[in-house]
Amino acid sequence: MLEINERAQRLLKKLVEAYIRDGQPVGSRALARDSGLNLSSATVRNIMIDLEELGMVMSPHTSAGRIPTTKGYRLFVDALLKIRPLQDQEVILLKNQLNINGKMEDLLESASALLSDITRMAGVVMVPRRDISVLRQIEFLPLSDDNRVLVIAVVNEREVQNRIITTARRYSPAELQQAGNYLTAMFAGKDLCAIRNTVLSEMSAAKDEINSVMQSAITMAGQVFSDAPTETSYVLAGQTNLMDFTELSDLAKLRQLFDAFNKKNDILYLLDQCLCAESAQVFIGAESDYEALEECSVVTAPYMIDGKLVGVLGVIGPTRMAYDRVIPIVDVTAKLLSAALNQRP
Amino acid sequence: MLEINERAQRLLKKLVEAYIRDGQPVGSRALARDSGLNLSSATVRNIMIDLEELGMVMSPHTSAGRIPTTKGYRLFVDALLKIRPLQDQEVILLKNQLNINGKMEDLLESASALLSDITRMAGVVMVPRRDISVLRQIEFLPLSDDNRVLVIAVVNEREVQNRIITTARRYSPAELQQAGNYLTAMFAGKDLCAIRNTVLSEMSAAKDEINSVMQSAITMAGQVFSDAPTETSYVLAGQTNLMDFTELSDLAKLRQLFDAFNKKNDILYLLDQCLCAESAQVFIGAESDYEALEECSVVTAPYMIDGKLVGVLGVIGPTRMAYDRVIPIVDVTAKLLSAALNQRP
DNA sequence: AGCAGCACTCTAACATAACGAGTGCCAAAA
DNA sequence: TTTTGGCACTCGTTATGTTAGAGTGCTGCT
Repeated sequence: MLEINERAQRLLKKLVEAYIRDGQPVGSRALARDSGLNLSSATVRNIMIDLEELGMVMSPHTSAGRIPTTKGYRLFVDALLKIRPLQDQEVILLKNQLNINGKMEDLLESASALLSDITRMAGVVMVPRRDISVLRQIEFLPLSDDNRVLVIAVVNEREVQNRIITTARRYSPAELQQAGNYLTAMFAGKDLCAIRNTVLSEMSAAKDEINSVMQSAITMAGQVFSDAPTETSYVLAGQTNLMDFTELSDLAKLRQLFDAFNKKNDILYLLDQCLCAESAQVFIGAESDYEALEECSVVTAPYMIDGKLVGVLGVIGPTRMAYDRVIPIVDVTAKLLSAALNQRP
Repeated sequence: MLEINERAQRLLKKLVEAYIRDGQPVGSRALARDSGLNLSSATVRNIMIDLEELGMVMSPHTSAGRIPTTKGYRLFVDALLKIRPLQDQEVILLKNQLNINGKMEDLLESASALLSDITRMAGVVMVPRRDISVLRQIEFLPLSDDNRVLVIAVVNEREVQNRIITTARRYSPAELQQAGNYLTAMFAGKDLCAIRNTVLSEMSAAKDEINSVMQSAITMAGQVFSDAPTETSYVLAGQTNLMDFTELSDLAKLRQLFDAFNKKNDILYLLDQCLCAESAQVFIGAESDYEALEECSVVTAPYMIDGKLVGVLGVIGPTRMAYDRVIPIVDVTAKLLSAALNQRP
């Protein structure tokens, strides 16, 4: 008897849809009426008991209707949900709202804002992973005062990273330029992680084989790439949208959630996990194992640069969200962002 | 009769202190007991009526005690409050928590976190005003591909700004270096605002008087400084701390406040106003005329670079805050930040 | 298996009452 | 004139009861 047959699935689907729509426990009568199956409420009740034993639904108290559990949502999303792809028209609308021009950071922010605006939930866009960044060019620039040198690294065509290092002695502009050329020739096209390893081994080995300027160059590169922070982060938008949902109206819960947004590492870890999947993914409620996300679902999709998955974007909202709408939106936004990142200015 | 004599002031002081301590309307009996003046509750009641007519206090409903109004807080802060300066020991504690090393942005974040941690409210640090920034050095760097040039401007010894511009034709590295030297010689030591104006007039006038590279340099500088965003912004920390205060437990109000934090411009405008004052300043409740800040007070103090006021930091919390503690904390933190910013690394 | 019917449970909404803190005001005391 | 004790009154809080309605679980009939 305890199987989820066609009929039970259909009822579960209707139940989840109704709950997502109205936000209130769904009773057997309403369900029987709307199911399309010609069943009486009593029969529906019997099926509900089965579904409850299977852990798909629960009732908040004796004389209330049923609401889906995490497991119920999971089945719904994986098997029952029919996502309707966006209309071309809607895609164009999204496209227009994405700020293509300008720096990468602006682009990410724009994508995040787009997600949050259109879903009325929180949008999140992970900054592309650094260890997949490719060095294009590196330059050393003398600063007017003492032994400080400004190092500029151009990465991925778009990004510029700079930092100031202090050197052992003062270098002439010519020396610095030579060092820059040397390193650029040596490392251009490689990813920063590989460079770091090469530089470190290079430094310990064969100290005296190369001439002094090159040696200095290596040493300086060591300073640049060694403790380089793994600055993976994300851009968040519309977190205040979450304050409008009644299921998050508990201030303590809400604070926990916002603190998680600020601390970043938990959310980041979650996003990082989504980086391997090729398409949209959904985390429902407590599945993510973070207390702060207990009442929330996260819908993510990865985006690409040069054909490689380098980041993830998504939407965070209450478990009770319109998955059929949100999933395609996230999916399309990821594709749009990929397109924007790959087109050279 | 309607004057605020010594005695009335003392009572108001006690009332505000009690309300800040307990967060509940203060009744005449308690006030009479704690005032130190040997008065009956009836007398206190009469005085309260006077204070109410003067707009210093109000009662939330008929049979409740009195709470201070904005005007009452104002008098309290301006005339009645005795701020006790921090102990040397406490100052050292603060100093140790400030992250002196690292980039300026880290320093500002550290100061903001410090403020929010120690006051358990929201800390805010304005990024130094750009128009007071002084150019040290400017360099042009060729990028490997087409006609794009990377411009690096070193500002205020610490900061590095960079942007990529697209040029009309391709320049050789030598040309670019020459252009950089020319502009550095011309503008080093001037503030960015002045530079912008000079460049713009220079561009329109005397197009043909100078040689072509210099002319190009001017044109490029025009690109760099023209639409340069007035990127005044701030670093916020601990906004979730505000969720613990019962007076902000109304979700709609809280959302308004958080939205204001995100939009930034209102808060920024407020902070900007504080830039002229030399020492700590307090905005109480609706004084700032922003609906979102209705229930909040803002305590600010300016900080300096090279003896000039360039930014403001502060604390945002509920109107009912321990001003005697917060004001000196903000004051000292501003001084510590000034010191950290001025000491050359 | 499916269904009607019924007793039961629980919540939400509303009414009612008791309590207590605190006020406003007045007349008496200082 | 100022201060004070006293007293009636107001209002929010809390506890308690009542009712209506929605929904369930179960039983026995088809």
